[in-house]
Amino acid sequence: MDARIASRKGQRKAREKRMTAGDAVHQGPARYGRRRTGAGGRGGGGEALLGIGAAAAQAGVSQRALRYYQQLGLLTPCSSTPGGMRRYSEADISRVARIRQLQTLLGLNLDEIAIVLRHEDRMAAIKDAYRDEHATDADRRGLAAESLRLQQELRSTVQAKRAAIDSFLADLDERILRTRDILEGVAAASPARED
Amino acid sequence: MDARIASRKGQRKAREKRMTAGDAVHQGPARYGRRRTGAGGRGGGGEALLGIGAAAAQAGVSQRALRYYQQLGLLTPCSSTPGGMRRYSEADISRVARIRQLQTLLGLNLDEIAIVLRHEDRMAAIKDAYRDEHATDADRRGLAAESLRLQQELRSTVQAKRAAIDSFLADLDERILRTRDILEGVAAASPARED
DNA sequence: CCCGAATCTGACGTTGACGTTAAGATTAGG
DNA sequence: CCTAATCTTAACGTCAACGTCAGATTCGGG
Repeated sequence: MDARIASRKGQRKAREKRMTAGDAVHQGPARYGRRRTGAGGRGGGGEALLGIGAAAAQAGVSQRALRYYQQLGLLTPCSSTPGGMRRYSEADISRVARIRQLQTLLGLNLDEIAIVLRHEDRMAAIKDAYRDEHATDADRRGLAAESLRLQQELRSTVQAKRAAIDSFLADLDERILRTRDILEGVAAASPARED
Repeated sequence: MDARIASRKGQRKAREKRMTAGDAVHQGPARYGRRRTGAGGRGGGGEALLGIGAAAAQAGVSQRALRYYQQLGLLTPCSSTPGGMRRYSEADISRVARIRQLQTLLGLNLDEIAIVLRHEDRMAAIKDAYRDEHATDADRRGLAAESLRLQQELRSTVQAKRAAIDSFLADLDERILRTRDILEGVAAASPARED
């Protein structure tokens, strides 16, 4: 039972029941005034918002993680009840997915992820307020150009990682071939069943 | 000055002078009886061994890290002086490189890396003691087969990661294209210099 | 043989990313 | 309106992977 090299990382302790969505109790969607949907707000149109429990379950993370992301400014729930309870949209959930992606795939820490997300948000804002805003075209050009630069920078680091993984994979394949050779050599010397 | 998204991770605090090899003082190679070179021992033939300072500098990690790796059983220096000071071979240094690779590329933790390295060592031992050892061919076959299985398992996780990175990259490219479109749109509306 | 540089072994400190209570507030269904 | 379920903030705990002393020991050149 050594089949546990990778593909965990999310099961340190975590008692939190972790139900994958709608398991027993209701806790389901609710509707609330998702204020300030204009400009930079995630949260589509009239979709059902989730409480932190359901959102965490959907996203596959803990409630604590969601609150922590909020503390660091990575993810502000698109709305909240008058009493101060967080309400997450589907867009919020996918944002969590992106955070996890940047974490596990690229190995960025949350501060770095915050930077990346901020720039992505900026681009979205530019796109949204493309003519609404009363900014000059020069402003727009500057912002877009800067975001382009940053995205390309990210792209180059990702590509470097990809190249590294490729060479790693090639190395591994070579090792596997050698192992297979050895195995065949032994098998030839003292043959056993083959499939 | 936002050009710091990735490509650091090794500069938290770290006062340790971090000289890249031969900077001021001597501390260079030394010769000592590298005991037990047979069977599983890294440490080529009559190469010069390094003290922990030089080794750490070469490998680009701290001395503490090297000692820590040893504690966890990831890397035992191929030799040591009668007084108990560690001596590292070039093979040891590349082992450190592999450790870092598994860390940063695949995001494995040191325990998982220990498992991987142990299996790689096992394979090397099998190769070395291919006829020297007085094991039966069945033994050899079993070991090689097991290692093959494990290597293929690792390979599949690596490939999954590669696929994930590829799709990430594709997504990023799409974003970049859209950004470029916006930029061109604005440039058309209010043209500035182009290069 | 001596001395300064390098290294040794503890042992405690740090940092990021949460986990885990605790005690009180909010919500939604009946 | 009541109550169980869900959520809130605040605070402390944890774990990996080292960083950072401190005091003793070892090495190697003169």
